Amino acid sequence: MPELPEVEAVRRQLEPVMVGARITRVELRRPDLRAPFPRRFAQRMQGATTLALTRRAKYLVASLSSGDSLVMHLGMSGSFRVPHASDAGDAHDHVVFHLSSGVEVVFNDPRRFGFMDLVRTARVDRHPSLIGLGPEPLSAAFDAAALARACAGKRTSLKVALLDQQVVAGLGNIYAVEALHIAGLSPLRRASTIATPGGVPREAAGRLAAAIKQVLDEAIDRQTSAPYRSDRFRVYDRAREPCRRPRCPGVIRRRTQAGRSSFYCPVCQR
DNA sequence: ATTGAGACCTGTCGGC
DNA sequence: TGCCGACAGGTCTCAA
Repeated sequence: MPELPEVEAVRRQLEPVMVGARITRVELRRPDLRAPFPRRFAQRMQGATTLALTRRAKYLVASLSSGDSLVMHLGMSGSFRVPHASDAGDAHDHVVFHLSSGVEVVFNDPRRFGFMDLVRTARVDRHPSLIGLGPEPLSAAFDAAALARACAGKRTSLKVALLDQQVVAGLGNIYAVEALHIAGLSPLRRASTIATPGGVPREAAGRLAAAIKQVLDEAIDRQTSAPYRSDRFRVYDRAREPCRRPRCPGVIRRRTQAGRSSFYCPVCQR
């Protein structure tokens, strides 16, 4: 489920519930997710108040009054919910945060590709999962120049480059493919072609950077207004269907790149 | 240094 | 109905 827009939606949903509330108890239903929980994970959070809930790329970070920060990732199938009294629970509810407000926050993750770690807040920026991340795509730091610099000299495809979290942090398979369609760029094209050999942006870099911002902005907006729409994607999962660009006669193709499915229009994406 | 392939897990869907 | 393979929105590790 989660790329940057979905993680941001989770953050907005949890923020009013968690921030300001004290964690009375943390219940671990199993010893690990993708990795084992750190030593004394639950005990270290007990009694602490959540001061802030922020997002970096696809990671959520809860900073606690104890001086620790909880770093979380949803993997492929992770989700949070605030159960009501009638909630029956689920076999994949792995972590339950009991809050002083009486509310519970439950982390559910069938595939267990998610993870949680607890580190000193002063060192959270140096967390191994966060340290290598590239620019936030919606920040001013991410523009044509930054994208071109990151792609210059790259021999991989544009699509694979966009999935590289060092190039831009937070894009996943769906929005990478969507942004390329908006920009009219083929996912198969060599990443280095959007920059000069010196790393100066060509025109395509500007289009792509703008398309990335657009597709993420739209998706974040949609999370709050109309999360479920059958036509929410331009190309993703639309193989053999007509291209949605006005007057484009193309038909969407599917191809595997680096083990992930790409979808693109061979007519209007070059 | 980059890059691709495989691994990690469970669930769902389409075809037979 | 059941079984089987293919696939799923992510990231890490390992070997070329």
